[in-house]
Amino acid sequence: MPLDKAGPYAAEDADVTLRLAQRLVPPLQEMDLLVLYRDLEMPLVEVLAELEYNGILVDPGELDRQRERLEGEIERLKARIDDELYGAIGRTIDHDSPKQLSGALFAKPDAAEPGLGITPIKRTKTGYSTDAEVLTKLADDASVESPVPALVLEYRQLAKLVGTYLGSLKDEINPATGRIHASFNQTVAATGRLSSSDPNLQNIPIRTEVGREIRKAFIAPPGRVLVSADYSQLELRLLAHLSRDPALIEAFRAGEDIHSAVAAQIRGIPLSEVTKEQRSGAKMVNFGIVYGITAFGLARRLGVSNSEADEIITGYKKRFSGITTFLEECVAHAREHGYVETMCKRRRPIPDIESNQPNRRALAERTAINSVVQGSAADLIKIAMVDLHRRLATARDDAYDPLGGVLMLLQIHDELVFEAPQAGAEKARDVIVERMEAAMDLDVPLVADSSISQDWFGGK
DNA sequence: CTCCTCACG
DNA sequence: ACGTACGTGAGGAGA
Repeated sequence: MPLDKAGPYAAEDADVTLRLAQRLVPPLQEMDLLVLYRDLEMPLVEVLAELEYNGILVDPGELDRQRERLEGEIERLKARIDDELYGAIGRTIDHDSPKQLSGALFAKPDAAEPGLGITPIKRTKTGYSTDAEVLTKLADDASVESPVPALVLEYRQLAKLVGTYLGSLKDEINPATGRIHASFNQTVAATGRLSSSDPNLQNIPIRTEVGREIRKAFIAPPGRVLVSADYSQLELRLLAHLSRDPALIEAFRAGEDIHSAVAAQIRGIPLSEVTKEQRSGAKMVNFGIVYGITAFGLARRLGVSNSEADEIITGYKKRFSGITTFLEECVAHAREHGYVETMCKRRRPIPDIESNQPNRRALAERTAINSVVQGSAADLIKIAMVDLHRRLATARDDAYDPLGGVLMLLQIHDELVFEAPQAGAEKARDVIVERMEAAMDLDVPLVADSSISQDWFGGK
């Protein structure tokens, strides 16, 4: 039986895509209508309609069990926060109100609404910030006696998991299919990335242990498995290709760990002598380069001074002079044309590149850099998606085709998740990886890592 | 509705 | 002199 949204909406989306594409309204552009690849033509919107139609199977019992466990923890944390605050300032607060927390932490003890009198660390538009960075600093600061910052950090983490995921996802399960059929939007992100909504399946937790557990609720039906494949260092490989920087290209060709290789280069030491800390610093630099690095931003993340961060950046730019030239070219292109372009000619207007306000112009310059790299990565995985979708359609009912019975379920920017018959999963995985790695012919190898598992947790 | 916060790549 | 690493979506408070 057809799903409410997948049937009629698919045709409507295609029509909207066509009309918008003809007017070339950013962020939707010509390449979104037809992704041209070798002899193949396919509107990406058909692939997305397929993803939305397929959906991913979710175990509501698993969500419930995890929710109940965390709700117990949450109640205990709330009670401890209440106790601590009542003892220290004689009042309690709404645990979900940043404004009230700000008062409780930063107001003077003798104020009408008394607070702990802690010295604020950073401001928001409307007051003092209580975000995770601030609370972590307060929790680590020996001169702050109160356990409240640490408790709120823990409370916020669990409340986020219950509120946004464990409590809400169950309501998104379609009763007819037992699956969540999220939307994958083609016309939202300015860089050309997809986005996901209702619910967003591109931000399911993975970075913390307790959060990652949630992925155990995303499962394959009996006799089937989830196959996940993700590009290794996609944006940095594209940076190497686009910039033609010899050192970065050579590091990728040699199959080196790229963060360690960059650490060795900036410090002029052998790869074997790179420490964990040096690698992690280089990783921050690599991220920073793709985002449009600033000394301030790097300093904040590395916990070093502005001038030390500046020296690191200078060293990087000297060792990787091809990258430096490329970054300058991105900015120059934006100045000359008012927009930048990805590998597949997707344009993003950069109007603020001419701004007289230094901070706006600086943001425009970082945007120019990031849009080329992030947008080209989006181009690349879209090509892989169209290619794979065609193969899946051809193979659909062919039991002898490795992709027979395989469904594409999710795209998470550099990762694709499929559902496949358990029996042929390894062969299906091999074809998927092979096609993803062949999406574009770059000056560096394109590598996709993969996993096969009963649920989305078991993977990476 | 805006703001803040926080989940992901 | 100025505020800062890019791109998203969602939930709760507060207005």
